[in-house]
Amino acid sequence: MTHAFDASIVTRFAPSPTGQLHLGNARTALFNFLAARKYGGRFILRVEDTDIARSEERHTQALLQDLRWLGLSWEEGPDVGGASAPYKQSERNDIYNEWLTKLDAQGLTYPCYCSQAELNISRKMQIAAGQPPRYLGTCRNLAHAQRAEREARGLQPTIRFRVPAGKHIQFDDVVHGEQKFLSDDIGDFIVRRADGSSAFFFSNAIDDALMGVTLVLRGDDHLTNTPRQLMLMEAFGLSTPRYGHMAMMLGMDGSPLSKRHGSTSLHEFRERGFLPIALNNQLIRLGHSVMNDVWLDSAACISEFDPSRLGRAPARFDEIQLRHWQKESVAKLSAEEFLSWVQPELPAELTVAQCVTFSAGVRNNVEVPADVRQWLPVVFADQLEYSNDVRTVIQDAGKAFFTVAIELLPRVGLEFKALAKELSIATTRKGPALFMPLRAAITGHTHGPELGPLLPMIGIDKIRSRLVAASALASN
RNA sequence: GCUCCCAUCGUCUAGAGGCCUAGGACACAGCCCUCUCAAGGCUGGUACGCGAGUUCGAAUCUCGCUGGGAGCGCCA
Repeated sequence: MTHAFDASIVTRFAPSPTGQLHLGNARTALFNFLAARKYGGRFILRVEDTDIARSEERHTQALLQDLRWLGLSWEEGPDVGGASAPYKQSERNDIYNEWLTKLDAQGLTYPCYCSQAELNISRKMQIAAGQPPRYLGTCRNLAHAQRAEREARGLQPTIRFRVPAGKHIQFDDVVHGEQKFLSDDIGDFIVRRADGSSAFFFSNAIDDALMGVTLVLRGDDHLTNTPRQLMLMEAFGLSTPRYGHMAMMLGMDGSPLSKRHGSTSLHEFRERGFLPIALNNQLIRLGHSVMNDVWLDSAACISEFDPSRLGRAPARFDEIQLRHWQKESVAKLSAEEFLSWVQPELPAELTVAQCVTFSAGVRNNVEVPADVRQWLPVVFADQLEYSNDVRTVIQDAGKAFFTVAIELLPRVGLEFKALAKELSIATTRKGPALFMPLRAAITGHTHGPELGPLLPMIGIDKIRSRLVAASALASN
């Protein structure tokens, strides 16, 4: 099998707006986007909102926003239009009906009057008998009179596709290679629901064909569905896309990623403060391998992506690994980018200069924007609250240590190296024994950003009063 | 039940018969560096699910088994 793609490549992502975008679907979207970009082709966004009951416009909007946030863009879609508009399936019913008529003209469809209750019973009986639960073809060969009788009873029929007998369906899957299925294993399936709306197999397949999609990367839960869609497209004489079925994304326990694993939607990670490029770096390594282990910028994600490097085995999503890419991504931010990233967490009353020095001082101790909150009191609070660790450190250091520091402060000033040196001489302390009590007294933490840049920000008055407070504590 | 898919360190993966006493990254442990945390450097441990076969030689090919997963919906 060869996967020679070029600038004629057209990929798509076709979510249904029934909720927040699942991380697994975000990966599917990303890969289709990357494939299109890599070869200089087009990427289409199509909203599959045929399930009127569960689809909501607000979900569609949120979906588009989250996708753009992730860094994706599309040449065609509901918000940007395109040659194959409309891109919401709820607005394409005329098109589906038109093609359904063509199918009907070939004698490949028939109305089915079976009720859902009847179908459920049939399914259960087949399973009980050890048979694959397939539609038995009850309505396949109804005579005109029989149909008329059912219509007269007011039954609203679904339309089923007449699956040909004894047909072999083959296709070359981009990730799994040659696939072969037998049509006899497939029951006649519904292409139009009783309410007149188009069913997934039908609308999804003909939209891909009509929109000129050449490569479909999707979850391998669709692998055994693909023959149905191929039969439809072949019945129309439409050209079919290549398919690549990717293994699903799992939680750490190996079961499908769900709520009990923690955050599962792209939006949740966005809200928690993860950077889009961090998600890109994590997702591109799940079910797809990149040749080097270094952090990739968005251009590198495109060049590193390769459909032939898609894996076949399911991958577990590990948030710990995402956090690694988050740290890398934060480190890559420029000072300006970092500041505007954390700005929403900073108090409005801070001056621009304060924001600049503060964000620069704490950035190595920030993984998500909300992390700046814990360092705010360190610089700006009038009084510090001590944890038990801090208390212990201060008490162990003893009152004399702080007395000396208080005496040195006015003379030496806020130059940290000089202060540390003088303090070291005066107390004969060095290393952690010198710095830890100082840090504890001045910041109220046993760990945190470097003290050097912190001192000028805190200011000499606050530092003095904090040293006095520590001294008082140590003398107790 | 039937059809299909999958199987390498804890996790993500490299590996397309000899380059593999299986490589990297994350995580973990230890050491170094260091005012702490982080970063960085070094070191360490742990993996080819099992069994047959093909072959001079198998993580890689074949078959079986086991274990996971998906589909068989008027959900997509």
